[in-house]
Amino acid sequence: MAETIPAPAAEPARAGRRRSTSRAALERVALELFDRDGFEHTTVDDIAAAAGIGRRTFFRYYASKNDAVWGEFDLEALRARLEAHGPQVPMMDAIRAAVLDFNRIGPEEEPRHRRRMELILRVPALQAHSTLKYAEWRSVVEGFAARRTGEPPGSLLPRLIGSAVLGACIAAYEQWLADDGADLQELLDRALRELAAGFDRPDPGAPPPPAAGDRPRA
Amino acid sequence: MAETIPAPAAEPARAGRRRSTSRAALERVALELFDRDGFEHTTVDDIAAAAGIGRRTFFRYYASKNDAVWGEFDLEALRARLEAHGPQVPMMDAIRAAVLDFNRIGPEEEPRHRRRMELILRVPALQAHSTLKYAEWRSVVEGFAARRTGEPPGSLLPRLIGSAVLGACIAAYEQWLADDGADLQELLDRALRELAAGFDRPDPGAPPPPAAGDRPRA
DNA sequence: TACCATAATGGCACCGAGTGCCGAAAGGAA
DNA sequence: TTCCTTTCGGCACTCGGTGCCATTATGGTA
Repeated sequence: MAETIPAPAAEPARAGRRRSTSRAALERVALELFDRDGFEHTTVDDIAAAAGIGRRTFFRYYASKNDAVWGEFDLEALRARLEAHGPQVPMMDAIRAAVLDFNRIGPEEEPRHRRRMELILRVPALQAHSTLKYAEWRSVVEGFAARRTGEPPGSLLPRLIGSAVLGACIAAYEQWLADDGADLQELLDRALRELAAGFDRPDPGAPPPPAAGDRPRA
Repeated sequence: MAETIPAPAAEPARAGRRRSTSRAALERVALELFDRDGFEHTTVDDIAAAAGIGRRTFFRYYASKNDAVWGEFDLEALRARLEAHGPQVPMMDAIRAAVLDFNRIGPEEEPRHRRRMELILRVPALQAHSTLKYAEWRSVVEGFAARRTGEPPGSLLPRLIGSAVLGACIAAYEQWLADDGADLQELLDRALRELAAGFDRPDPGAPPPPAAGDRPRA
């Protein structure tokens, strides 16, 4: 999740009419309107008008109204971060480090990111759409897990790890949104550690397990 | 997931025009058309026409075209099954048993269930919509986990468990669909056991962990 | 049997997202 | 200028979904 594409990558100067706006600019306009009037009550016409473009043009920048909420993800970066650690680093540690890094956002970006994630996690239409947006994200994690576990990609364990890691991130984000002062990095870290350790822990006030480890506290 | 509502619960005989169809009948008609023509290429008009009702009436039975694919879930049953085991049964064992039980389907139901899940997991619009449909399902698991862990509902760990368990089920279902002969119960069982045990297992060919347990094999 | 309250039906008009088509605008290069 | 390329944006259309309301079917009651 997170990790917006850095730069427009300076174009060399092509022929033809110049683009009259940019995805980033449209996203800003859209988020402002969503914030002010709510996602459902903002029509694509509203956004286009506010951005000074035609409605038809909006759909050349974003495939749907939903998509305008998402920044662009640089999945290559996630993949690179996963592979950054050698095979001596345990799989879940590598995943945790990569995910934390991927979700690191500067303090000045935080308010916008918060609003964006509030929309994504609370507006039903966006909540639903997120499944599609995160499919690739999940498959990156899945691919890494496949390599590390030695299982073929597409088999149960890697898929499970991909799904579960995504679930953990969503749970962490939900917690983050619920508490204004919360630290996203810490929440992600906790969630992913819990996931790595497994949920087979004794209930409060139950007999101790056969092998005592150093499980993180809940 | 799964577990359709059993009976229409014999009505006492009220005044007024009788319903001209039923949710179940509409679902059958819709699934047939989706199967034949594909989900996107089937319009609500098509379904209504095939069912011999007006388009407007269709939306009185299902809130959306998407919803026609889902059977109705009896979440009360899931909740009951979770609580069926006493507190001496470990949390993840109780969850596993309840989920397996909830997803038990008779052999005659299997083909229909398979087609249904194929649609849900493969058609993008339905895949997206599923997030909303399973929100309540997840919150049932989350509530149980909250009680068992002693954490307040809505806090990180129970949420994480809800998300992760759902993720595990989805991974199992995907495997099930990918292989015609696969046994759903066994896949769910494996996925949930892996999840319970955690993913902090040694990579193939790495040094043994400090405490050797009886982790399930991958 | 006539009437009435009730509940479901379905047509109609409308909104908004998304798409195919195509001519017009804008800019670089010959 | 002329030509080529690219983007723009209007128009018309499809489809999902909703509010409104007259119509129809049904059971109960006078």
